[in-house]
Parts: sequence; structure tokens; C-alpha cells
Amino acid sequence: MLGILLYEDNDSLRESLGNLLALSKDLLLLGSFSRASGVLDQVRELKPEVILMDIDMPGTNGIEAVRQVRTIDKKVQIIMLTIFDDNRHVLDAICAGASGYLLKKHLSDHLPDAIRQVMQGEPPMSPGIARMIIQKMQEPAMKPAAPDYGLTTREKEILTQLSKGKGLKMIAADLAISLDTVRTHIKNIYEKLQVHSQAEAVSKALNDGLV
Amino acid sequence: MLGILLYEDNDSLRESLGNLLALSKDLLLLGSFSRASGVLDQVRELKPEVILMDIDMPGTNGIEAVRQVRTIDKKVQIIMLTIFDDNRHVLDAICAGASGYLLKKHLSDHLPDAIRQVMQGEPPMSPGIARMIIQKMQEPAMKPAAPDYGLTTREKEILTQLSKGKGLKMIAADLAISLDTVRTHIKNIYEKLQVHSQAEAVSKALNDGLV
DNA sequence: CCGTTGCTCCCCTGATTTCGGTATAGGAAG
DNA sequence: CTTCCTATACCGAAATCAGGGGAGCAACGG
Repeated sequence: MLGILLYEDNDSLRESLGNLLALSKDLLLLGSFSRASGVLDQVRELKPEVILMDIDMPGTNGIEAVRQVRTIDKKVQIIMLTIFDDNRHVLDAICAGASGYLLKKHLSDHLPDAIRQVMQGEPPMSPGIARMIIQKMQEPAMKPAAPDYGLTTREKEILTQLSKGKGLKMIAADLAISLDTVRTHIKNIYEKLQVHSQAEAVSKALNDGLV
Repeated sequence: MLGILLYEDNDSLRESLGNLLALSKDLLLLGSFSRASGVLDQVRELKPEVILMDIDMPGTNGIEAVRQVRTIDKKVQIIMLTIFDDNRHVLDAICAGASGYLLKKHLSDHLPDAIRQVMQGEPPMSPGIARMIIQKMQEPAMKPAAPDYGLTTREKEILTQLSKGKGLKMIAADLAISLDTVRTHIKNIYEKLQVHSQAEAVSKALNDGLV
């Protein structure tokens, strides 16, 4: 039995989708909403396996909602519902963490199948989307956003140690320098990376591939 | 008129592909080769719009050839030819810079169309490939023994905030809970992750894909 | 009903970190 | 030779964090 959440601002469509889902005995609609503003609480509360999310909604849009959900749950499968198939929003949604997408005009035919499909790790996806994905993949590959910052060798070294959980004291010992020197380096790192804590520095370093 | 280069190690297939291309008046086969070892010089010399590249070739394989070509020409469209559709090589080829991908058994039907298609920025792509791409995109590093630890939703949420550089105080404000509660959660996180600092917790979370 | 779990809140102490300075020696660059 | 950069070192105040304790409450399952 798959628990499902539905977000769709069009009342009649939302209702008919609910009816459609009710026809499948292995699908259970845990809740349906016209706005995504409460999505975090709802996901926490209802723990769905699948979320059906309209892209265009007043207030919190579907893409932002996906992003939010992904911050608290990396496993729930999210299927986007949309009326456009050549919309860049679809791509954004995929990048935000959506698992698949369906055109609204095809919903009645494919929805239940698509849900089962997505649970088996085979995202429903129209051919047009694949193209956009490929292109997106190849562009950013050339633009690895080389954020070098001006980090010196010593600073990178200290950043690496930090990411391993070493305290300043231990780093000083390992590098055979004074605790105060380590402090100075870290101050400089903060300055260069525009951060103000170890945690953020480590996060930035890891995300930008500096270590 | 589109200039085309063909790389295919099977002699008879290479010949029949050449004949196939000759049937289309808007396509011009600039050259065909059984090995990709000279691809760089040939691209420089013949300046093709499109390259048809077999994946499996003796010597320099098709994927490596793509990588090389991309270092000197970012605009030429490259279509991979292969007999397998569920092969990880396909994904590698895409990452290396291939624009599209065709199964050999479908060549005779689709090749001329595919070439025109790719020139219009619409990479030909069999449906199964699209799925592979999406999945690879979304689960880039899930393979190395995804350690779950017993982190609760709330704890993951706080870990995420930490990695953004938020201080405990700010996290408390954002989540509308007390500072002490945040500290309790963090204490539990440390316990579960077996770490002793924010930096190490963030590092571990990022490396193990928990956030 | 009881035990467990997740989330919440509180207190305390000592250690650590942040951040503001200042400063010297050596090397690279101008 | 002077300037800039890097690494080094020190001081001190203020803020934050780690680690220890205890406790209430709601939900869930046996």
C-alpha cells in the first residue's frame, strides 16, 4: 500500500485525481491540498511514499516545495504535474529533486502506472525532458563554477583537518604550529570564504570541491 | 549541407552507413574511419558538423574519442552508435560530451532523421536512456553503503541548517524551538554519528549523503 | 497499562571558538 | 629596495559550544 500526498490548486482536478487514485486498491491518498505552504509539516506527519505536486501553484510553487521536502526527506518519490512539457520549470523541478513528471492531459491514462513505476526506480518521463536533461548535464560540466577563492596551501590543509573533525588544538599539534597560528589561518579562511563558522566553512569546502 | 565524420570498426556496417548517408542530399560524408586514433587531426582538418561514433572500438574507444574531441571543439554534435542500451558506457559517453545516442539495430530507420534532429538541438535518445540519466543525476553517490544511522527527521533538519552555517541560536529561531532543544538534538546527533563537533558532523553528513 | 521513542525544555561548568587587534621573518614580486 | 603575501605568533573580550545532569509530554505498539 503506497501512501500518497496530492498538491493541486485546481479544485475540480484535485478531486478527480483523488477519485482516480481511489480506484486503485494499492494506492492510498493520505491527503490532498490546494497549497504547498504546509508541505513540510504534512510530510512529517503523514510520511507518504509518493507526492504528486502541481508545478504552478499560488504561494509556494511546486518546485520550491520539492526543494523543501528534499531537505527533510530524501527518499519520498515526487512526481510533478504540469500542463507544459517544454517548460524549463520541469527541468528545475528535476534538479530540485523530483523523480518524474506527467502532463496533466495524460493523467487519467497513466497516473496509477506512473506511481508504481516511480516506486520501482523508473521515473515516468516524456522524451522531450530527456533532451533538456542532457543539455543541462553538458553545460555545467564545462562550468564547474571554479570558485577557487584565494585559499593558500596551508589554509586548505587546515580546512581538510577541520572537515575531519579535528579541533584547533589537535590541528596545531599535527601541523606542529601554534594554536594561535591555526586561529589566524582560520580567520583568514572565514574572510576568504565569506563564512563565520567551522561548520559553514567545511560545508562550503566540500560542496565546492576545495578539499 | 551537413558535414559528417563516421567512426565504426566493423567494415560492412561502416560501408552500409556510408551508403545510407549518401541517400540524403543534405548530408555529406566527409570521411569514415575504422579507428578513432586520428580523430583530433581529422576533426581539425575536415571540420564536420556531426560525428557518428561507435562506442566499442579497438584502440581509442568511442568515449575517450569524444572526450578528446570536446577539448578542441565544443560545438560539433556527436552521436554515439552502440549495440547495448543498458550499458553504463552510454552514460559515460553523455558525460564525456556526446549529444545523442542510437542503437545500431535502429540505425537504418532513424539515422538521417537523428542527424537533422541533433543539429536542431534535439538530441536523439532512446526512451530507456532518459531514465538512466535521471536516476544517475539524482543519486550520484548513493552507492557506497548508504549508512542510515538512526537520525530522526528533526535531527536531519538541524544537520542541514548546521551545514548552511547557521548558529544554534539562529536554528532555534528558524525552527521556532528553544535553544536548549536544539542543543539536545545536536547532542543526540553527535551520539548517533559518533562525532564531537559541528564541523565533523557536517562533514560526515555530506560525505554520507544524509543531507 | 507500560515501555519506548521522539521532541521539547531547563540548569550548570568548563572548554572552545570567534573576532578585534598587533607584530615579525622570509620570500616573491614589482 | 620596497611592497605584498604567507606563515608565524601573541593578547584579551565576548560569544558559543560540548557534555553532564534531569524532566515533561504525546504517540505508538505490545
